[in-house]
Amino acid sequence: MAKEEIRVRFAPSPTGPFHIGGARSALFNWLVARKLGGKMVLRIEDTDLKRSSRESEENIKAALKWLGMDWDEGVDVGGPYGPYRQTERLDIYKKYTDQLLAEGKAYYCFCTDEELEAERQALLKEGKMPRYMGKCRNLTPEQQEQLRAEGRKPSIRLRVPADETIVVHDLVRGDVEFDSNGIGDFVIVKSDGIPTYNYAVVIDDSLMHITHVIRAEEHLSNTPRQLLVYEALGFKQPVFGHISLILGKDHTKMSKRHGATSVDQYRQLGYLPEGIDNFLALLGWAPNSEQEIFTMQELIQQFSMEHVAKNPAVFDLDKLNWINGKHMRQLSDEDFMTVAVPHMEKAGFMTGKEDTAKQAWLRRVILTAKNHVDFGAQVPQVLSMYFTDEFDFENAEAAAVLQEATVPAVMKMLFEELPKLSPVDGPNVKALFKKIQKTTKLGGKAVFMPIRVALTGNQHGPELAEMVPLLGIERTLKRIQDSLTKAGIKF
RNA sequence: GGCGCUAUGGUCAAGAGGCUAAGACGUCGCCCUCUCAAGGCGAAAUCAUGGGUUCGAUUCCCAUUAGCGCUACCA
Repeated sequence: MAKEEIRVRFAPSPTGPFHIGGARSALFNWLVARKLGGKMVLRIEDTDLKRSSRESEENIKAALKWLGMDWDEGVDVGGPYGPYRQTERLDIYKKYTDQLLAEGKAYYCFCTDEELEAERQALLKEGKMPRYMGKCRNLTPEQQEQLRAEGRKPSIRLRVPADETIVVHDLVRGDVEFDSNGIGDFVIVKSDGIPTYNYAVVIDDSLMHITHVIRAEEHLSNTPRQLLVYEALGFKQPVFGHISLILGKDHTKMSKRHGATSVDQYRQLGYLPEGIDNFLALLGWAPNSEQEIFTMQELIQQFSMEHVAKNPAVFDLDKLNWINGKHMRQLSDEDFMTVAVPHMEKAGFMTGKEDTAKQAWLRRVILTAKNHVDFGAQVPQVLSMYFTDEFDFENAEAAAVLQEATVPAVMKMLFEELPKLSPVDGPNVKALFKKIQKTTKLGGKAVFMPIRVALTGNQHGPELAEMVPLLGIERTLKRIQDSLTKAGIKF
């Protein structure tokens, strides 16, 4: 056989909105698969019956696709090692469980929650590590019968050997050692017959021939447990790679308190999938070059697990915005429109049912936002002045601009000359302003600023030579006149 | 509490015994400019602490501290 095919997997639990951290795990796996010509498997770990939902699974798949990731095997697409949803693999797990039971490597445990909790508290009180002490380890068949007769539903625990050093060979952390004495006999099948994560994950990864398990660091401490299962079942271990966690600004785990944490929230805010991918890739990985902005293709070419950092990374929204803004500016006009329009509609600035002339005008307006936004939801914000003819001065400073003694002369000339302009385009408007400067012998600021404030109520905004043609002479003059009246300026 | 992981500017990070310790975001300044952006240029800012090892430690080892994770019939 030729060299072993690389097989990676992403195995999310469908228990809520798809988290940005999960997206990064998926991305790292996907990049490895695509770079090395391997296979990507998508498996759904839905053994938590209470919290799992089909809706959440759909959400995850939609988010992955939106981010530009696909999978070669898994839910929806199938594959030779399916099914790919854990709750549909129960008979498979049962086979191995029976085997472990028969071999005495696992045993039934009849302890109740209360008993377990009491044991935990007692150990804690003694200052010892709370773990299962093996009460049901050596129950006789008769005792088991009796317990069953009492109506107790047993769980199944793995017999964990004492005094063993378990070594996890990790791609990013090297060898990590654990003492088996720190691990109690843990539950592999819950009393309802559903396997636990640490058990099912081993059987699935093994049966699906996963060669590289790349996942978040929170699973590192669970890996020795899983290794014990590999050993008990006689399965070959995959290569592990535990990537660090993404933290919030206050260095605690990302949560709602840190703002948007789900992929979907970023999608709704109008972030670009390539922006998110780019940002996520740079969280914990650094290229050989000094390149910061990447397309997905470039990420595939340059990505390598060898350059994955060990330390946790803080999610920096400023940097995400910068990266996303870079990608926004690289968009074609067409693509920029596609991103912007939904946000314009949401803001009520357009309906999508405008006539052709209005559509053309909207397009011109929207495209001016390109250099001014980092993500879609900002588009209507920076464009709002095109859609509201009624406004107040933003502050006293802005209002004061119109009280300058030079303002009447500027306005007089503007009202005389602007209507004569033809065509009303950027260069002509610019030329007119130059002319006003010359005639009034005023500096640029003394000419532009009063016009800007009168036109928008604001001291900042797009270039006047850009705004005036877009607003048209009539609206421009009307808005200025209204402001001047409000400010009590006559000329 | 036990075990584990981690520790370079505010943030992402390169660096792998000897370097003026890269680069990016952010911040600040300058240029461009009517303003705000975009773009260009520049500046400030980092090796957690204490012990070793070594001629020499940001780099290797140990401890401390801090952060995080695991310690569930969650994943």
